[in-house]
Amino acid sequence: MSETAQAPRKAAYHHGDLREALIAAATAEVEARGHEAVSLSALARRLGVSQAAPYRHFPDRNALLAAVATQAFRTTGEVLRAAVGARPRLGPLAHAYLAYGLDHPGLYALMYGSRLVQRASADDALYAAADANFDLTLAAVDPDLPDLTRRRFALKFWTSLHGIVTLAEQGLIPPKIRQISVAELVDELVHDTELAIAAAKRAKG
Amino acid sequence: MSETAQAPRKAAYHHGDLREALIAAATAEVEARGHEAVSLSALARRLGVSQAAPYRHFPDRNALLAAVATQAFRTTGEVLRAAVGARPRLGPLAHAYLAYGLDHPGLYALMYGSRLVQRASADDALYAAADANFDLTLAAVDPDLPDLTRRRFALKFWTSLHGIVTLAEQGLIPPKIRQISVAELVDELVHDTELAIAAAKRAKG
DNA sequence: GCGGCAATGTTGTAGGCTATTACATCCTAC
DNA sequence: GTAGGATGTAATAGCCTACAACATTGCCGC
Repeated sequence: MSETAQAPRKAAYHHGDLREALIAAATAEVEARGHEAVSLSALARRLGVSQAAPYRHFPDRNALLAAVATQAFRTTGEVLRAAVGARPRLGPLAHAYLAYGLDHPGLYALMYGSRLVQRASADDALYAAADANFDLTLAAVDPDLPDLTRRRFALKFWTSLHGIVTLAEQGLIPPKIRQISVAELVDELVHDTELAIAAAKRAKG
Repeated sequence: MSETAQAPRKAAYHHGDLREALIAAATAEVEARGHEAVSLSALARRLGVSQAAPYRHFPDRNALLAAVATQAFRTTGEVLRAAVGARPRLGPLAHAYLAYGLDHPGLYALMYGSRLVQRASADDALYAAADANFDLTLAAVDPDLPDLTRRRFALKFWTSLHGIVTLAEQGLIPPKIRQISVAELVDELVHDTELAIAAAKRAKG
């Protein structure tokens, strides 16, 4: 009993598992047209249930989007972990992050662009899922550094990477400089960060 | 005649200048509740005109938001120029940028978070206004550097700064590291960038 | 095995929003 | 001083969220 993970076959009432179906359909819509385009009515129609049915599983539209975001944060973590293996390094992590972000602009915008996380004081799962991924970056920074220094480097690295991803996604890397590819930009970020870390180690270590 | 700037008294038809009034009211709403909350109906009510009136001045809701964003890009530019003076340096520019972003989260999200700019292939004014502000960052990077190197530094600097602003705004700087203030983070970014520029100058100059 | 409860789903509806169409009014140019 | 374009209104279609009242169905205790 209680087979830890793998709890999908929760029950098969009228629909089957409307809750999960809604999350899946909403995720698809977010990827295809962005989170602003998600409509509970349209999802209900597509799934062959009445327009009120979704409200049996989510108190409102934002709650469904929060569930989509929570899952997206977890998926992102899994993808990154798979890409960097047991002993993460900044380069592979950064390029995997960039690739994932550019491949999933809708989900990325939902996670970091909508103010869902900010508003979801109630939703611990969402917040935890969002926070957990920072540990990956942390793991990719030299563990010999003093703890605070290490966190500082990880934070600087992640915020910069995030800036690159969001601006690239929106086509806002200024035209005058498009000759520099986004991947190249990430390479430089990795290089600069590694240099700075090496310098910090020499100074303190 | 044609008193260059200061062209508000365009005409006083029925309302007075509904177009500008709409932009102003929409800007206020964006600042107060975010661009998702802007409703043409509500704005019309607040301004005492019929719900159809706004459509005489903007083809649709997005067009109004684009006008708000265009103006916001210009205002941002003015604020930054005023803060850094004739000969901009990275530090003051970065802190002014951070302060403006944190003070105007709604407008910042409209400018860089909504996909308005991306979609507005037609709206040259919006695109130009968005692009123009990059020149400020460029001006703050040592002009002795080769042109491409200079642009590269400016771009790296700006994307990083943007990442810090957006994540800070959403409360997404991970809790485990909140002890590091956002301003301090910007200081480090400035410092690192200046060091890297100095190194580049030694190597090439 | 069965009765009742809780979970799930439906119908109907109130109210808000975008956007369009047909009509009204008003300024401006000629 | 009048024609026409610019601006505003009324009415409406169609979509959406969210709620309430009612219907169905699976499960749990007995």
